[in-house]
Amino acid sequence: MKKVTIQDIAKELNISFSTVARALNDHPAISEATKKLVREAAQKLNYRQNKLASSLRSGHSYTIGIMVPSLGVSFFSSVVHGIEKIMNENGYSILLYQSNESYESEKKGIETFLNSRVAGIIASVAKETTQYEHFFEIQKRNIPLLFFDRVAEGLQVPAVTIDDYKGGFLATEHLIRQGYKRIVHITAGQTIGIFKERLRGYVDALQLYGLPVDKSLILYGDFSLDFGRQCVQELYQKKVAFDAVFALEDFTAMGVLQQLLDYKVRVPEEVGVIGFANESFGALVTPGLSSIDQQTVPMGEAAAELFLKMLRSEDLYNNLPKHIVLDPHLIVRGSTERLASS
Amino acid sequence: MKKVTIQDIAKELNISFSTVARALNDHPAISEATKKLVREAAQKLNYRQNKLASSLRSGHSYTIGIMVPSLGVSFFSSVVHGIEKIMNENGYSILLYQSNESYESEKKGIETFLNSRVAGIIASVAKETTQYEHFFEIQKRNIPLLFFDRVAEGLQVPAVTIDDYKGGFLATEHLIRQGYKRIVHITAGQTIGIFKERLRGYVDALQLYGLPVDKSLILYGDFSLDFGRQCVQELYQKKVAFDAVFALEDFTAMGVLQQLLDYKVRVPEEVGVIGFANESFGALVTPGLSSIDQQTVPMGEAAAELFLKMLRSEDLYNNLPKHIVLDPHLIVRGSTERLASS
DNA sequence: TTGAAAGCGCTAACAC
DNA sequence: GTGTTAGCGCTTTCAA
Repeated sequence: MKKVTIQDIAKELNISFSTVARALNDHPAISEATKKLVREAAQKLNYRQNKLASSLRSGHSYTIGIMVPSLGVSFFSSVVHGIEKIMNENGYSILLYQSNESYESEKKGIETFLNSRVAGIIASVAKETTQYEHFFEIQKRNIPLLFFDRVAEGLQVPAVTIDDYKGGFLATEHLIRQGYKRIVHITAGQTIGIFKERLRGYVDALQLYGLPVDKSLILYGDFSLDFGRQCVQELYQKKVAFDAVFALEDFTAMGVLQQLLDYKVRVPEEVGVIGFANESFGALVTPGLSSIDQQTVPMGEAAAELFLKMLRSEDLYNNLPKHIVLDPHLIVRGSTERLASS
Repeated sequence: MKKVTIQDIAKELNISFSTVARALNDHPAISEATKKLVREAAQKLNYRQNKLASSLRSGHSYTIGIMVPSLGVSFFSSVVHGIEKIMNENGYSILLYQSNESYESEKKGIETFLNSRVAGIIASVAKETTQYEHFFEIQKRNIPLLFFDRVAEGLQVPAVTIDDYKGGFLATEHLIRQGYKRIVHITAGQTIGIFKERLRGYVDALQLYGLPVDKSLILYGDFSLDFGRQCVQELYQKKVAFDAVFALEDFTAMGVLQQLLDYKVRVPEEVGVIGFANESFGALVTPGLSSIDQQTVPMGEAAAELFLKMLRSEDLYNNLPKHIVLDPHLIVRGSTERLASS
């Protein structure tokens, strides 16, 4: 199939190709008659506009880059699902890139976005990333940049997150109200801001309720099912007394839960367990895993809406970056429910 | 920040811009000395190649379009995860589009892909779609097209799917070998081909092992957790005797499992339950839910690998379309394991 | 080993 | 209303 261009349509109709271009773009100065003719000819010849050419010439690509750690994580695929939907409805295409938590990969992806002349970039930062020049360069080029969930600290960039502090607070408060007193918190290395915030919420809740903050109950490390199991094993080895665990995210919490059950510890009677993220499995396991819901769909929508505003705003620089903070929701299930009401 | 082009680099070094272009593309005819100079100048000026221009000129976009029903479904996001990874490693960018199961939306997305001059398209067809001209047009333009999981019937297009017949057979055979005799199969209305195949596998396994095919044990309807519960309720109401359930997918199986446990039926001792899809929660629930793994990661990888071959092949037309059928894997967990070995 | 020049398909300023 | 013209930033002959 020969490539059809506006020149071919022009030849067909014996008019100039710029008239064709204008007709196809519904330019007001073109008569309805010619527009109709052009559209029919385009249809007949099976013409498709070349976005590469029009973007190159006009400087508008109507494409945005989305960078996430991994689509294999339901939280991210769910947010991308929401973003794609709204951006599409507004005429934008999505270039997708997964960092797989790697800094190098993230850098490469941002570079590809820049080379592709995207109209803007929405990103959630990789676990490994501690330097942010690649994000800074986006700003230098005056390209709209928006973070969701995982934010690069120190950069003045609009973002949509949930209130992780509040989430940490809610989870801990719930455990306290259920009568748990020695509450372990599993958290990751402190490079990722959201985990720091959850920790801060944990500490503040303890203090507000007059419980001591015991450093031996705060476990730093990683997050994964295995790490959760490992933490419980260590606590038992070191004979640390505890009666509840608040894990930074659900898979880790699930590991904790499994290891406790393996040790024949009764959950929630002896030990309570709560996670973070409200992954779908939490409702299906036994006992149900209490968690903090991260509002993935509202987050995707809020991110897309805010981003559209950024794309439309003339002076990105002068508009101070907005930070939308969504409220996390406490989800109580069997793993922490040992009192009739919380 | 002013846009930097190869012209700027050329001016900086007092050489022609075509030499710069060649140097940046590592053209063999350029001396190492100039290459080095050019690369340094590019770095210094913060040059970024304009992919729009190079793609327009060269006719190669190194971008592929991926069309899926929804990233909100873990099966699809998981496959996209795999495809993106491999295509990225091979230097391709991903344009992503969700049909949200709508025919119109799918058509629009394919059009966008065509306008963006993608090098190829990987798609899984929307539930609503029954006409396939938009896919046919991709082929007319000699652009590589590949389906995964959901195939447009009647088109000669390479595809990657799993063997759903075999999956149904494996699940049923496993139950039989575990000594279950009256095996219920829950299936959906027979419009979707994959469910028909699973049913066929179920029937054939029964017959091969000399068990009767009892119509009262085949339940037609829908798929969801609630539907699974409903099925069990009905079976009890109608006093249908059964000792195992093979559900068309995991959420339905989970509903069955929950309802059985609510009825104080012992699983797997009294009744065995197996699902299909191997959703992540299956390993986390108690008892673990046996299932048929759909090989999402291999499917993504196989799709990407086959697609790369298509992209490289000179004569798409003459190479007969391949159909890769992946083997489903039986995953045995607590919900069906009542004998020491299967 | 490098330079000159054409042109990918389109948009948009400037004519008339 | 429509045509003419000049590029957008690159790749790729053809020459030297």
